[in-house]
Amino acid sequence: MDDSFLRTCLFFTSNRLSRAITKIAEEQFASTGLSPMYGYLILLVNGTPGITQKELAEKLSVTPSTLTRFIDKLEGRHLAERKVQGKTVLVYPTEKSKELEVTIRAASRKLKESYSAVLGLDDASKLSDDILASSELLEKR
Amino acid sequence: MDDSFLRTCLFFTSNRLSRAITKIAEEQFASTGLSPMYGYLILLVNGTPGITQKELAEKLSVTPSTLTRFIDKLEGRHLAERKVQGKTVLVYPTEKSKELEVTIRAASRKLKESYSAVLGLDDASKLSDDILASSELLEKR
DNA sequence: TTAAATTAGTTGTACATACAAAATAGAAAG
DNA sequence: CTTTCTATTTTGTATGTACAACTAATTTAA
Repeated sequence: MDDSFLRTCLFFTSNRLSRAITKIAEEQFASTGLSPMYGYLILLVNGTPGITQKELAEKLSVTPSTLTRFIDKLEGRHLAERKVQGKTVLVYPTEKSKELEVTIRAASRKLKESYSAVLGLDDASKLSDDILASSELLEKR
Repeated sequence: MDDSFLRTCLFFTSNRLSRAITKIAEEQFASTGLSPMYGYLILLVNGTPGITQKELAEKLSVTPSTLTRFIDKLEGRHLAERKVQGKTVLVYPTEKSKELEVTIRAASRKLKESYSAVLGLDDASKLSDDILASSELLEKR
């Protein structure tokens, strides 16, 4: 039978890659006690104290509602603080999130090493570039 | 601040692409009344009547438990039938799923046209190839 | 020929994420 | 000013997906 779509359809291949890399990322981030997405979110907040949720959602390419949920979780674990300012919400690091930063950066490094070891440094970085460019085009569309 | 990981980390970029392409795919599959994954699953079952759940899970690169859920849904909508045979389950098409096939194939074609129009035919197909190759490597690892 | 190991599938539970609708605040227009 | 419009966030709800633990069937080995 013709199941070539499994290999040629971008919907398929990119979801597959996404599941594969997420699995690796979760392994490498286990030491942080966070899933990778939350780890990166903390880096963003730590690096830009007072950033708005809207900006965070844009940077991470997730919807505002998803971002609300993310911050809810971080706040619940004292890894971020909200300060309401009119209709926007400013997000700040906490002591705890600042302490975690080193561990997160280490995990992030391990993650990159881990997939680069499999794909090759150059190929991995080229792939990521290509994917980024395509994402941007498809989001704009 | 240094937020370059948003652009250089494969975990990030590939999840982003995955969300973007999934959104497009959902639009194009709206006419089928199914989400894209279920559409492709039906094509697979229709094309291989009696395929086992294990084989389906492997082809789609999802876990067996996920596949159980998928088939539950299809069966609930009379778009697939299970036949238990010892410890394995064989999955068969139904009248309804066979009728839907034309619509699904059309959606699948529209999807490919749609992202190829944005990325360019050659680039899109090359990207998908590269992504596939990397997925395979990362899954094996 | 029974006991142990392996394999296929299911179930409970959890998490990331989205969309649509509601709440709230601020800005613009009358 | 007050009404209307717009922007930001939140909430309710739904979906896709995974893992771990379980059940049931088959195979292997004693």
